[in-house]
Amino acid sequence: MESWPLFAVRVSLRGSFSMEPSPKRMPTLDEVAARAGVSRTAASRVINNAPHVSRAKREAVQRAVRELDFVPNTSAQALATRRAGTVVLAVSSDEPGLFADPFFAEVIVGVSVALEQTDLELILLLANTPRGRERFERLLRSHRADGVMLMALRGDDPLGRLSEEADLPVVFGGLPLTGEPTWYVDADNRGGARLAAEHFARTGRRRPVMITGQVDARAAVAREQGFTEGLTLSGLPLLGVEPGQFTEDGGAEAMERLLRAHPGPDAVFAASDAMAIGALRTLRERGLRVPEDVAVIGFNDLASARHTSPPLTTVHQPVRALGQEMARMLVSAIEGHRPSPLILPTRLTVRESAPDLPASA
Amino acid sequence: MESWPLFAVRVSLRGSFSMEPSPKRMPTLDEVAARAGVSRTAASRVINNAPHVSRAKREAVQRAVRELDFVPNTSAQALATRRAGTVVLAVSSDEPGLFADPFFAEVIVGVSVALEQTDLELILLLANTPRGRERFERLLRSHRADGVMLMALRGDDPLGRLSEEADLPVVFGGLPLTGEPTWYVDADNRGGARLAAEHFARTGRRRPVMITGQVDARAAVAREQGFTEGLTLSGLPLLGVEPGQFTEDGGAEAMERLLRAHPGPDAVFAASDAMAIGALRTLRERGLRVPEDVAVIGFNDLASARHTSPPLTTVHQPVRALGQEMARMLVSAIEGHRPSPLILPTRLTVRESAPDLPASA
DNA sequence: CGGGGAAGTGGAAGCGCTTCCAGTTTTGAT
DNA sequence: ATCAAAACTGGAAGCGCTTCCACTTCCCCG
Repeated sequence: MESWPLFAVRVSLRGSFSMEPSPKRMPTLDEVAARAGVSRTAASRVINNAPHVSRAKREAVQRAVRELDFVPNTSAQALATRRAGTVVLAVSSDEPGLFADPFFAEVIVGVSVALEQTDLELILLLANTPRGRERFERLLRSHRADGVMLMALRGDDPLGRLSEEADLPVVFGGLPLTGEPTWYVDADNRGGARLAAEHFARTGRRRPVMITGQVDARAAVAREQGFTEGLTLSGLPLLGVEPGQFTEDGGAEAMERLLRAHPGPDAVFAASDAMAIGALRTLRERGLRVPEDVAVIGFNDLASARHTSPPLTTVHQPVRALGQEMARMLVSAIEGHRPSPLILPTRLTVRESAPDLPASA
Repeated sequence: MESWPLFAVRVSLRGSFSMEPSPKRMPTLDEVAARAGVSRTAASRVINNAPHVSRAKREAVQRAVRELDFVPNTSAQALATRRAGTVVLAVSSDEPGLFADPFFAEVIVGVSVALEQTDLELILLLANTPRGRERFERLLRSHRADGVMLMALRGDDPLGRLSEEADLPVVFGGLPLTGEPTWYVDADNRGGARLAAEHFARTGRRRPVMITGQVDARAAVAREQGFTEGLTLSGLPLLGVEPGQFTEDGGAEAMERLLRAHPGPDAVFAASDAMAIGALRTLRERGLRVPEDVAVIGFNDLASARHTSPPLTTVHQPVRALGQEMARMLVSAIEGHRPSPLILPTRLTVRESAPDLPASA
């Protein structure tokens, strides 16, 4: 540490030195070609598995590649082919802490699984700050990525428009509030919510309420619609609705408001598991028993739903598959195909918070 | 859809056509230079904010850039500068579902926040399959990234060695099991665990047990060491230790084993919040009251710890800061500096699962 | 008013790979 | 044998940007 100042001076004079672009240079395709005794063209063909190379040369090149431990320089390939070899997953959301929802982790896992089959890398961009959006825009226009996946768009998020203007395939994860993009994959939010309503009706609940998400999130709207629809078909009224952030605290607060405004509900449907967990907390604090007094249904069915007390009945959504399909769809679009949008099925996972047969009354 | 087959044929004959590399070509630096009436060299200097350009020319170029809406082609820049403009965050773990731990989400947020100040993009790689590792290795050698962050290495994970062999700066998030890398940032696991032990001692607990992580995870080892150390210093015995997966179920199972093997513990320290939550579940199922019969302390202090019942006392670790510091350290290393490793402080967050004064006895 | 260093300028040589194109060689069927 | 079609080959021209280098011009101070 003694020498640090001196060192710093050296650095500032000459810029970095320890990391001058690349100390240990990697072999180039030319060297591979030379070693194999073929033209660079032939070598290129071999590493790209292209035709028009004799068996002998192909093998010679392969040997050279192995011996030199050659790996093509991605930047050069990108420049020559005009393909970056990457796709970006942009998550846009103002709600702080939203990204912490395991939902995203699961989507990311799905996306990764799908990309693993390709040679595309995943660029992750959290575009929830002005600076982040700016970077996103630049990213789109700089040929750094070959396609875009967009998640959690809310309201009139400009990311949607930006992406469509860019000359890149864009896949939406979940429909945006308005309009219908060319490519998207979504879960059957409406159908799932309807299942929740039907479950309540079937198990004798008569005074249902709902905790919905922000009104500018399409998924929240769809879930509310589906729930209302389901109730109507069953001849039940919707006692009350309260919006909240898609978080535990958001759910807890909405539940409090609901109890205050609409006393005596016997069933609550929350637009996400996190919110349902928040609701459970509030109910417990108010001395209400679940499911005896109030049945609770959530949405998502991630791991945590299994571990609440009581375990949460919830609308299952194939989150990982959502990620996989988004990636697959994007890859397909990048390859020039025209995949069709996809709506993934949802189903009800019944656990104790809203059991199949009414628990007591 | 009628024409699809025909379409498919066309595609297969000529490859894709709708996406031929880039339909709407972006302006190039040459065009900017031409428009501004300067040499390409000058234009390049301007967009890179380099000196040796007169004020007049600089402005002319800036105007041209604006008018043409020019954004430099990253691939070309990368090739010319030998810098990819990206860093990779590789998460390696066999434990399925581990990535769903909000811990990673939080680290990612931290990393993103730090990178937002730079113009580096984040490549996320889940390298938990053989294929994933292969891709990681390739990534390292293909000049696709300028640096690497590694998380959750376990045992003799080859990712560590691979990374060090690569000619790239590598920052470890959490120390690997063996050896001490040049660059890492870790939390003070040992000190934090010690705090937990001291808290138990101070609040009159006499029969503590611990749920540790897999023995090949350095963090788990450090936490066990610290806990044992703290107990010893307080003159307390460690009744029992059981390892488990770093998940809720892992914690629940370990707790069951502990109760079976060492009846009557009055305090349990879990190596992670998820495990602690699992332990709470088991305790509840066994009819044990928390904190009256058994006090529970976890590790991490993520959002969920606030919402358990009872709320979880836990060792707080600045997870987001960990991510930020990893990214900062990596950037610094990429710039040719030699940042020092960092150990971030931990502290105890006291909540009801292990209150400050013994609840009853 | 002269001289030397700083600032400005642009031509040209790459960075490492793909691919078009103009041959050259093989193949396979007469 | 004979010749067109099919399969190979490799030179050369980029992909779009950075940067070295050789000059030219400007500015400041003694």
